[in-house]
Amino acid sequence: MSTIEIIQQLKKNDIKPSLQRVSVLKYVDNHRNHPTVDEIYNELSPNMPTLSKTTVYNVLKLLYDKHLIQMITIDNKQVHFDADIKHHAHFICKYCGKIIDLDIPECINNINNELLNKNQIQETQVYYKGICKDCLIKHSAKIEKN
Amino acid sequence: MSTIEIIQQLKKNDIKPSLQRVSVLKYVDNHRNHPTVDEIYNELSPNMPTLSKTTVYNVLKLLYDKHLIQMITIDNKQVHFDADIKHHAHFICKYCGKIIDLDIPECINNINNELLNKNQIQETQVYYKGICKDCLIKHSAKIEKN
DNA sequence: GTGCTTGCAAATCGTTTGCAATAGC
DNA sequence: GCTATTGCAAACGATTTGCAAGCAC
Repeated sequence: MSTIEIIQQLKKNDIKPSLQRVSVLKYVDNHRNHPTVDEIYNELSPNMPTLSKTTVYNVLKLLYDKHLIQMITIDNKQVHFDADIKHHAHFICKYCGKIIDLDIPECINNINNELLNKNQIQETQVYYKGICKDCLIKHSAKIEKN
Repeated sequence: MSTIEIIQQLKKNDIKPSLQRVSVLKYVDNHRNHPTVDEIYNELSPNMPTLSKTTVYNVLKLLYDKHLIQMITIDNKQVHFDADIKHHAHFICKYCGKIIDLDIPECINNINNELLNKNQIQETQVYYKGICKDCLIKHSAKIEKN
């Protein structure tokens, strides 16, 4: 999305389009590789010397609360973000940490479960963990051992 | 499971049944409320004064690596564990943090996705986030605002 | 006695918090 | 000027690491 569209997107969701907010959302929107706070901060920082990591945290939380981005907690080291908010699953490689998108099975929202009862679902995350094809080749010896 | 069965379970998976390992697995097996490292440590500690939290971490990692327990990362504050290793989904309440089990839709493993390619899935986690029925009542005013 | 296991203390590091400085209407 | 936003520095807290002591065969 262009800067103009990012600003419109923010306004539509009652978020004042400050320079920092526009920059963060634009970065996440243009980089669909599930960036982390650090990656976003490190990329934006050179062009915005006064930007603080706290602000990146604040903006991301705001965008998440307003449902403009997804928060991906597949990696227990750090949180990843995704501007693609349509339902889809994520696969993480246990070796290299790379996260890739997968289509989500349609049925995932068919929860006719008496346990769900009156509990209200707001968000669904599907995570697959395993070994990506590159690491399967590279680490085949080590993996055999397990 | 009884202590005897826990020991058999460990042996079957080539894990020496030390007192610490038996205690941790037994605790997780008998408490299906998705305990955290801290909960496990705090519960076992009184009866095992020399037990260290490091050991609890070590044992849980070992049990996870040997597929005796699930590691649940639905909560980005701390990791939860589950001795129920059959596929099922988890729901977490954003207000009280309670985690409940849900049946997993059968289809979740039907991933005929060209993106999956040659990547190897070892583990599947389905997480639902929302508001549990108790909190829906308690916090209805606050929730309305959003 | 050799190798595996345990446990203490310290370090690490992602994230949060308190609060002062700043910007926008 | 008042409120929302930003940003620095410090705190926090879950997890990891280094290493020495203990245990088992």
